[in-house]
Amino acid sequence: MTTTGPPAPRTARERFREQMTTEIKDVARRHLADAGAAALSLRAVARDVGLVSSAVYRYFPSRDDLLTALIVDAYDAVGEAAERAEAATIGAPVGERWGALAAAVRDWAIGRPHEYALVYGSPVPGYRAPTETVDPASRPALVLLRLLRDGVASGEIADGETGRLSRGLRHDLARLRADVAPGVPDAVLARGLLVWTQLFGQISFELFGHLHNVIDDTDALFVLQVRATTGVLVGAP
Amino acid sequence: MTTTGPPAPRTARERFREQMTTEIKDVARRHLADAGAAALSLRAVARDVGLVSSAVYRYFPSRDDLLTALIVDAYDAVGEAAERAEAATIGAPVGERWGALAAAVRDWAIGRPHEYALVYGSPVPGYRAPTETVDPASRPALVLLRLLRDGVASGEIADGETGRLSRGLRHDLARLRADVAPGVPDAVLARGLLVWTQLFGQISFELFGHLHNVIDDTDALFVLQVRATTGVLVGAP
DNA sequence: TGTACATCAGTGAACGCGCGTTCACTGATGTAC
DNA sequence: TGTACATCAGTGAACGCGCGTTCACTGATGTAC
Repeated sequence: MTTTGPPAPRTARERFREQMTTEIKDVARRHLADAGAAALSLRAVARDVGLVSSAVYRYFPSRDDLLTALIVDAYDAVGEAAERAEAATIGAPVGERWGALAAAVRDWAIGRPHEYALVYGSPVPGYRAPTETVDPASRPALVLLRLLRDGVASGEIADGETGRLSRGLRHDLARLRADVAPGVPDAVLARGLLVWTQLFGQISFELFGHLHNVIDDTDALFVLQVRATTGVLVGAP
Repeated sequence: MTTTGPPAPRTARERFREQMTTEIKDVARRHLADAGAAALSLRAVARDVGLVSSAVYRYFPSRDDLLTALIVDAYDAVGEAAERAEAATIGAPVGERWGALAAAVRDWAIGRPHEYALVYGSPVPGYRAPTETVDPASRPALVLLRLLRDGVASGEIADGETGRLSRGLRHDLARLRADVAPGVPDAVLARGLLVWTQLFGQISFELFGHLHNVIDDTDALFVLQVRATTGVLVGAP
């Protein structure tokens, strides 16, 4: 897919429009915290921006389009954080790189809990994600897959046993490999999925309150768990 | 805490009231699917039950109380499923018991995805969970902790290294052990938390659409991952 | 550089709708004597 | 067994509110000649 964005805005009108779009999204993001995605209200956003409600329709054709923009932005933000963490650790041992990636995702989630909930929490009822959310949604996982590829290539990540796999799962993993993870064997893909879902499970538990009155020092728990998943990832004996 | 429920209902009125309460909750549960918790509407529920909206207030003093009842029921349902799975595997190897527990949780989640989202997805905005949700919420995890205790006692679950822990985390784990997991060492508690968060991360990814177009045979993936987390849990070398 | 026209952001009123909650009431069921 | 009273489920109207979206409009900005 070759998406060449529009050229840099030139006229005052175009610059103004971009600014206004950003401001509307910023206010809407703030509203996510109080009201949640399901109750995100165009009218309330308009009020806070200082516009009459119908004016927002100059920027977003409907409430769902505004929601889509927020979702795309959220995936792009966590994706960029993940990519930066990966880029910053090029050449480091793969375990360290995984730790940096996991920490980047968690830091983003803690910093923007409502955007995390928007994309990794319960789906917004009545909202059908349009196809334009698909590519941004895959950005963070692509970083993990790149790590797997590098680790396998360098020999830092060991192959392993998977036991007998179903036809369907073998096909799923083969497709994943062909599309985005050339050379990464089934066992490594499976372990990658394991640590990836563990990461998001851990973050969700922390942010959604399931560790309340159980674990107070969630930072320390996270460090401990990343140490463990690093072992799983590289296939430590 | 000794909560002795009311004695079995006797009068026709009492039986009728119980039936009506159940029906309201059942309809509300169905509405979760279409509208989501945030948009759950007392009026809509009343309409579907065949009541005028104000009549619902005879059963639930407010919308949030109805929501609380649904949340408590959901935790109780998944807790009961977990307890049943554990009870059905008494005497079996701890790895098998963990597999049964994990499968019970996932089966419940797949069967009632909207109730899963209600309690394990994004928190309902504007809703403050009252204390009466705390006990039901801990039921499923207590089953896991019982498994850890049994596994440690029987020697099936090996101790392990945690590396240096922070004061805070050591305290958290000690409290957990004192309250609900006597005799379970830090390393085992940590591994328990790891597989537990992995389980919910995996279920959330599956139910919330993050495996769409990636893994079709999610059953097979789940089996594979449970095999892996069993190894983590028992501390297989 | 000046002018005519097109584009566009924003306004304010209106549409039809649904929401949670309160209240005075009616009529049926349960209880005490 | 019969009667007087208390309890309770359900009614229907009303409260004040906010929502998404449409539409004809005004006035400012941009474009073509």
